[in-house]
Amino acid sequence: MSDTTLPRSTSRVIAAKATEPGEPRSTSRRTFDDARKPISLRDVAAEAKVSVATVSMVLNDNPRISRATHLRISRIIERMGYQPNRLAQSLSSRYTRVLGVMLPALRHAFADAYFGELISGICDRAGKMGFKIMLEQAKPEFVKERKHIHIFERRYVDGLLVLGMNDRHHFLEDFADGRYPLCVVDNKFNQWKLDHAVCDYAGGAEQVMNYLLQLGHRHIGCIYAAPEIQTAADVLHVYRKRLGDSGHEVDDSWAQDGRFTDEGGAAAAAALLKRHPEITALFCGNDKMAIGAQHYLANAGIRVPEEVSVVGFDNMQNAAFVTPSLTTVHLPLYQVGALACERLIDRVRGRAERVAEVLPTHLVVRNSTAMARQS
Amino acid sequence: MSDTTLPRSTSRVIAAKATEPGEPRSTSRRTFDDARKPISLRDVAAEAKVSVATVSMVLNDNPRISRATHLRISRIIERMGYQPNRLAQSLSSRYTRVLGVMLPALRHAFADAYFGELISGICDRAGKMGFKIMLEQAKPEFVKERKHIHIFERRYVDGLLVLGMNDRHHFLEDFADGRYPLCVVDNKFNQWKLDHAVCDYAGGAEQVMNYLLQLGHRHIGCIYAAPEIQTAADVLHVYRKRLGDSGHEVDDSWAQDGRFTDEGGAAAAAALLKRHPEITALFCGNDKMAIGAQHYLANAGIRVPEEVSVVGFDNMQNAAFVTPSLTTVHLPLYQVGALACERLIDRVRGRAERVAEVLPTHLVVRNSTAMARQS
DNA sequence: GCACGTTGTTAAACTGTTTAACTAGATCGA
DNA sequence: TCGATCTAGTTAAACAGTTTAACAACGTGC
Repeated sequence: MSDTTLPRSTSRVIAAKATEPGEPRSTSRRTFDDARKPISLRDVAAEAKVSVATVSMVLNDNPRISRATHLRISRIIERMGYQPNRLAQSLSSRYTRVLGVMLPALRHAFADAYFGELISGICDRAGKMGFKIMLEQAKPEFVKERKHIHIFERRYVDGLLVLGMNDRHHFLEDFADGRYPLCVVDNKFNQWKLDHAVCDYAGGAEQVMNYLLQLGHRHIGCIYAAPEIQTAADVLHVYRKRLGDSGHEVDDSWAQDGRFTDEGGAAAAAALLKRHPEITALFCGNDKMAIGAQHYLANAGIRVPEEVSVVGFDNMQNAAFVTPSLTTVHLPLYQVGALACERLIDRVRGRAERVAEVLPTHLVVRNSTAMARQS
Repeated sequence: MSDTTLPRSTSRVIAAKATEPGEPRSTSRRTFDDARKPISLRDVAAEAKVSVATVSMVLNDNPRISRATHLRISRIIERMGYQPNRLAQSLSSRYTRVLGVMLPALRHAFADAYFGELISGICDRAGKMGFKIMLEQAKPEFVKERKHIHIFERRYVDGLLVLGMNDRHHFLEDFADGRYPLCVVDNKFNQWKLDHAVCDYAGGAEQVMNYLLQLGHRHIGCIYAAPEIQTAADVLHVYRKRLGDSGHEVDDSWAQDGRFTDEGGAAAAAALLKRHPEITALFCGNDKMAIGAQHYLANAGIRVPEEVSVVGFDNMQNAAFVTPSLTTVHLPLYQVGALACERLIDRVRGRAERVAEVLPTHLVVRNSTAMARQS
């Protein structure tokens, strides 16, 4: 056309070429040979001979569009196999429909059945609600560079789920103002106002202590770990309280740190039994430590459960398969992950009130526990 | 300059108002009270009194910008705490800098140490190379609705890593044309041309068979699983071949499916020993099945390794901690994950050649193996 | 016959960045 | 001194959608 002769000026005219019937942008872009690049809204609009706004409104079920048009355009969208570009969608709308999942910076954090269960629940629920999951690890430099804020500012995520965090993860404080949606998964923090969904660790510990006391145990050792984690502290607290209530002298020498590992559990069991040979039951803060304790007892020739009962906490897959199979507390980790995810999405969508969900736990009695020995 | 006299057809002029010194868009947006919304490139440009293009070029280290300007603008960016919006970046550029990780649709797939190790390697390497990880599960409906293509078309990801896939995952065929970058992690497919990074399963199996034959074992049972997975088939094939080479009659009754589980391993061990009481060694396709077999043997009163040697495959964390500790093949899963990730990123960045990486494995000798008994 | 409301659609502005094309000014060789 | 080449920027057009003010067409009510 005649624009070679234009004396264009131009500071005022930014002027995209208008979409004219003769050579609309879309057709000029979409020639026979470039079947490669994906179809855009414009292509659909051109095909349907309506404006892009109309197609957009059809996609978003805007009531301003008549049923007839909606149906007609929907069919064209279907036929052309159009998929909206979510970068463009997210750029102009307020949502990315992506949630971050932050794990602690432990080497091989993913190779852990505990986190695995939580993530399973999160992923399934997120998928059902139309959200994607992006993984993050809370490495020291990540937090130091304030990347936990950047993932929001840079529009990577709409919300964040944090797993396996403890009181020393001070970056959580940055979320206390509620500016960026966050939900703590299977833990809680009293010092910061944060949403959380958590298993009822204290309730589980109550059940364990009830059960052991009913079986006649009075000399109960505790293998705990990580008391800086609120839920772990809850378990230890219930152990101490119930033991005190039953008339037993509460004394720190009956509890030993097992660092949440097999080896730590074995070492802690060894230390406790050396200190207090009269122990008839060991209450362990997780199944790994319980299995470690069982190994130590087996090696030391102490029979489980005849001489010493062992109770775990977690109900991990292999808890049922060790010998003797482990009495433990079942934690609904999958459900907690799913619920936390759902509550976070509510928050992203605008819920203002803080939530604190607690899911019930229950004791699973297997073969590692019996009546207290009479000696 | 003299543009009022333009003879231009008006239908061509859509004309946004140009950014004039008097009322630039940016200042009109950024008033005193809305300190809330994040700073944009425009705000930085306005502050520095340059065009947005200049700021963009500074961010991308474009050599067209002088050192002086680069420094000056960098400082302003720093001071204002500007973070580029990556939705806009990705929309405009060709990359999202996000990789998808696809897991099989097993319930609780994440709660598996095998996938965990791979994902650890992937995440660490991706993070170092400036990529984020998005999780996907290969559910039947996901594949049926062609979502594996949609995540590319909708610009969720630049590339895809697939874990734990087998020959029945036909959607992989859609990636054989190389249109969308994909890398198979710790597996390989002969029927489709796909990049992969894999542990040397056959090499590991060779080492196991060498070792067992050297110890004098001739009656070796095999607990395998999932022969539809190429790597698992490789192990079984090496077992058969080496046994045949050693003069032993190769016969399917010496191999039994253990479904990759504890229980399956125990059941398979029981079946094999019932069928062939002369067995002196069991070669298991993974550690879980090996540990299951050990449990069966312990319960049946058969001593390990004095009467029967047991070999695993995987070197999972607890392999060292069971009693007796398990002789197994170490798989560099973390490294395979990391390498696959790196090769995928190469591909995203334009590498055209197909790659097939194989990482060496090695035998870890522990206490579950000994000389063949003489009976 | 005209103001008014409803309905359906469109044009234009907007999201925040990258990049190709352009330009003013300095340098330089012929 | 002129034109070519460099340098260091600017401009405007993408990228692919959403949102909203405006508007046309149509049916009512008075």
